[in-house]
Amino acid sequence: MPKRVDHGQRRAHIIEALVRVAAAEGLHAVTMRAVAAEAGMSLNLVQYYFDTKAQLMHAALERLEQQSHARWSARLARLPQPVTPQVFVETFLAEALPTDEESRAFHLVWTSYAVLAMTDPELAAQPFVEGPNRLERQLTAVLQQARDESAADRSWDAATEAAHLLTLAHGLGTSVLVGQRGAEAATRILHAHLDRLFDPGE
Amino acid sequence: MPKRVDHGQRRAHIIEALVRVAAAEGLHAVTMRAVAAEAGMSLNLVQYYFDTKAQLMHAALERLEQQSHARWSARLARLPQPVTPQVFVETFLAEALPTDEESRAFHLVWTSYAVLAMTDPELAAQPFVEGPNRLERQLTAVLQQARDESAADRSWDAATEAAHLLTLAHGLGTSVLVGQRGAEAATRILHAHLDRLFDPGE
DNA sequence: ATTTTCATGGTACCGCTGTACGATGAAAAA
DNA sequence: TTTTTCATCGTACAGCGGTACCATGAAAAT
Repeated sequence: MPKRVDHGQRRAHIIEALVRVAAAEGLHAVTMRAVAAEAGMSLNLVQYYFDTKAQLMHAALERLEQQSHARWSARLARLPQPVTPQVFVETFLAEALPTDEESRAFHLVWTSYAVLAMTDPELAAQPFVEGPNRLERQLTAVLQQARDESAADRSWDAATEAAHLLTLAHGLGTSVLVGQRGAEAATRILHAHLDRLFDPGE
Repeated sequence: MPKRVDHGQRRAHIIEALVRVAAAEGLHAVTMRAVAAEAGMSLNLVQYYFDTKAQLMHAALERLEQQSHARWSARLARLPQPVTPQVFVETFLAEALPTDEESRAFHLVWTSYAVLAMTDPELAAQPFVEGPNRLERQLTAVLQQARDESAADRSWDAATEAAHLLTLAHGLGTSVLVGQRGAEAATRILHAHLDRLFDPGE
């Protein structure tokens, strides 16, 4: 056969190899040859499916974004219905912390890309602005809903609080990745704040 | 003259060049030659003052840490005395945000190093654990003091809150570096939370 | 039965990067 | 005055990384 192969699948395979390499040795260790070796194929094939390294890097970034959406959707679907705003927010933020190994790899590589994007305008700053902004809007909506549904007097602003929570989660995630604290400690800090938000009067 | 030159000064000059390069083009663009060019000297001299690139990188990291301490000390000294805990905390965290250009450069390079340290055990994870931990202890102490001094009933835990504030500041800093929001927006979010901490009953 | 297409393999080239080696002038030490 | 030390220079070498080029078998298409 000219082995009419599924290109999408091949590309996915390669990108997964890239992520493994990046998660284990850092994004700087991502070389065409290293990815090829990790993917168990020849250097040529990587070139064949992604003409240039820049294309590979971009494709990997896009795929990471899609995957994070997929992860979140799946997790949301697994929640017992109906989903209260509080549970929604807690799940939302739990997903933003590197708890299991897969999540750790994702966040590490994502953060590496983010740092790259800080100086490389070529590497679309788009995912790192548009993406978080979308998340922030989603979270704002749910927080607003939680506020309205509750009789309790909540003195916070939904938009400000959404930004606060997301950046807090990201900061905590970084501290976990860098080994400053465990995922459990990060979760505790996050929940201490969430409890304060949702149960104001103690 | 064998121009008995001040080695410390030369090394500082080189490291400053490194930071400029890293801040402008990313840490991956930091090459011996690039640093030499930025420092206005020959490749040989960089090698002369730092035998190996690894040594240069380590030295730069150490210097960044010292500089951040120095910046903080200077800023603290400029504050009108006596310094109330609230002002102390606000200043502390303001310093943790990339407001001016110099601060932006510092935080960008520091974050780049942090990402490196996530996978490179050789690059002491020490500064990224020990350093933040020390800051956390300092902040905890001041928060505790603020709690004790105030008659108001504050329902938060000083240690948890210190970790929360520092990671929040770091997360906000990253969002600024990546262009998601301006330094002013980050400051607003931070202060919204600080006000809530220090003026509980609205 | 040819000819073309497709997936794959091997290898070569060029540029960049870290590092090493030797040279040189000038001043301090002898 | 001779010798050694010090800062500085230029250059070279080996390795690696991205990219390009060519080959090949096997199956479609003609």
